[in-house]
Amino acid sequence: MFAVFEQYLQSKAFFTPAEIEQIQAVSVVRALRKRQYLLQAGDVWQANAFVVSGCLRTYSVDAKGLEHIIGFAVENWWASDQESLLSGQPSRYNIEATEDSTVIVLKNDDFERLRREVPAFDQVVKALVLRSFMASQSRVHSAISYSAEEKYREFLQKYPGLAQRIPQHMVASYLGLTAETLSRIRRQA
Amino acid sequence: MFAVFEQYLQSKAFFTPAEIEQIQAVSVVRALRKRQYLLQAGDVWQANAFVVSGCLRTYSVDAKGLEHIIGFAVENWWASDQESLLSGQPSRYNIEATEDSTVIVLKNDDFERLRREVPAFDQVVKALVLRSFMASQSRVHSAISYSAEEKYREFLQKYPGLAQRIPQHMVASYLGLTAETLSRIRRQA
DNA sequence: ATGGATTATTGACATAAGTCAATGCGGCGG
DNA sequence: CCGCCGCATTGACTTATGTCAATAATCCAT
Repeated sequence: MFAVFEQYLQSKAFFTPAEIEQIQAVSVVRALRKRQYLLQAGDVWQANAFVVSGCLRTYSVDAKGLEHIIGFAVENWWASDQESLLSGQPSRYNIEATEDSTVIVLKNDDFERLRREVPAFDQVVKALVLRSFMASQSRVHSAISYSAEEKYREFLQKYPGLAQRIPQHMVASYLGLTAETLSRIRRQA
Repeated sequence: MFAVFEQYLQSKAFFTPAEIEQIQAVSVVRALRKRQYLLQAGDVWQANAFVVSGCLRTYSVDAKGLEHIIGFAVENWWASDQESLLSGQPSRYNIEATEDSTVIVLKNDDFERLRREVPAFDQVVKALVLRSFMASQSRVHSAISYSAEEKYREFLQKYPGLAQRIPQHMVASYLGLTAETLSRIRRQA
């Protein structure tokens, strides 16, 4: 399990065996069954999770009980709630496995220490955060500029294969649509 | 002009006089008149801009000629296009002053060197990027979860005063609405 | 001051997307 | 193996938002 994480890290920067060991020492491998929570709204989140296998979704539930998915994380992605992490406030999001998954959890204290003590780790995280920000901005752009159909097309193109392993209604929720609307879009397209 | 930037930096981390000098050495102060571009779509963007005074907007123009504002930047904010910066591709966005403004431009080469050589600078940027990412995620959440009216209310609350110094139709564009819709929302609310 | 641009508002109408309800399919768990 | 639950689809209808066009109000710049 950890080997996958190590390989991910080595593909991004050079780590010495000692550094890898230091990272492994604070890595907690966790198995999640489909529908199991990694984080529940209301809890304070103080960690970062690397997805070894499977898929997670991060979503909120609004006053009407509707779910809104703000992100998916498949193999080699990260899942986290920066909002709760930075603010120390209880999270408004849930993070849940959409299929049986394995993640590596790094508590924030350990994570920050690694950033300080392992330059290559800091470098990887720096790049990660920047790319995440860029991706998020791009999603804002789509959300405010595109029609439902355009958003769906972009999703398919941007995350090939993801639509195949996730229920349609979750894709709809990710795009800010209802399941019915997405179904109708797919019919004609 | 630079003093504002220095004050911003000092408020975020401790900088020695020598470090400040090093930063100042690569800082280019630039005045922008209302409607003047800092970046035009099609150009490659290789810098980061700190807003000393005034206000900038970053927006795209779609096939129908409609503008979509992905961000504003007022005093003590940053304006940039990470997408173009990271990819090296021509930008799809314009960055334009909405009022007479003064910015400090740091070319990306210099910016990255500062991150490497001035730890406090790196620290400030790290925090900035993380907060920007968080803010962007939060905006995604609003965009896919809220009604037009809820988005507008949140905007007013999140950026008090901003709606007063920017034309309504730009607020609408930022929220992904038409000017008419926003006007009608304001009437009843 | 005057005149053109920019901005905001309003009305009538069009359209995209949501809501509600029903149906059917298919897989998972007892 | 059966039954239920989750998932997708469809239809009829509602609602939110967009579109187009006209009118003011305001702001600059000549």
